[in-house]
Amino acid sequence: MNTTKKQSRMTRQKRVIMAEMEKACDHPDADTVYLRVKSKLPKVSLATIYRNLEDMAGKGKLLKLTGTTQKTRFDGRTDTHYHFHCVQCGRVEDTSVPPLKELSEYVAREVDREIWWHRLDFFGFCSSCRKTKQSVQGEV
Amino acid sequence: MNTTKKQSRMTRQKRVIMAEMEKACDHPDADTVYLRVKSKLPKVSLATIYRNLEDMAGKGKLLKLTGTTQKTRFDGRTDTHYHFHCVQCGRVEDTSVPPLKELSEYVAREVDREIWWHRLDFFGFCSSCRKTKQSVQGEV
DNA sequence: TTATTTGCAAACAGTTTGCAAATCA
DNA sequence: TGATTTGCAAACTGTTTGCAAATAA
Repeated sequence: MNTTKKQSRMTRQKRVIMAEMEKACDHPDADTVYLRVKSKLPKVSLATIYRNLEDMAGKGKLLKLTGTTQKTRFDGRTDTHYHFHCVQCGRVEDTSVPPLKELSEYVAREVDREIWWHRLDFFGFCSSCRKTKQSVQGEV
Repeated sequence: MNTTKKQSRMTRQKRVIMAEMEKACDHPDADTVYLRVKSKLPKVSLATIYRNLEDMAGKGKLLKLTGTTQKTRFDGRTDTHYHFHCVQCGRVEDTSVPPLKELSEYVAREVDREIWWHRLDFFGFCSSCRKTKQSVQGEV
């Protein structure tokens, strides 16, 4: 639970990071952002990049394309199916959503790609956790 | 490029790991599998679990629910949209697939969940890499 | 017999954190 | 001035790897 009201102060680093993210169209990772910011502020540190990106994501200013799970999980079922992840208890459940074959074909045709596989993951509260909700940090 | 023809040898460890994965319905992570196998073979090591799960995934005997990207990436665009990941060059592109709102509602109703967000990722060769394909390891 | 697989520990990669110095308001 | 933010280095977590000993075929 985070009830601390922390106010934000504008810094040179923050300004450059925000500017870089606004013009970036390539979904850069933290290290790439670091390199770009470093070219303008040579003394910036990677930790500052991480701290600021995390912060911006928390404020909804950008999306964090994290792995869907912290740790890799393994699934004995190998046919195409999709998962639901409970953000509170961490449970992963199979859904009954049917394979989105046409969608895959559409994305393939879009700009002449070749799609090998796709994945669809839902996040939220499982039916048992709905009753006992706690805090959640906004993340995608 | 992996042209080595490595043959597989059945071991006690492998047998137990396979059995555990067959009966598991909870998408366990490597550490969880380790604990389960360890209860039958106390001397087993985590590295063996990783090696075998990796191997099984490579043979299509199970699905690896990896994060969608190795590193976290950040996206300045915050409206609901989906991504395509090129397995060769690593590029991440936005797709024009419209938001799957109804699908999310369907999954919510399925067993009375509360869906907060979802993500859909496509993997394959981008249009420029189609022409210069190299090897890819099977992974999901 | 001998190539494969294991257990162990050390290496790795990405990310986070503690802390004193710098800096924004 | 005084709280926030930084840079640095060290810590952490999940995963991989090198190597000698164990083992399946």
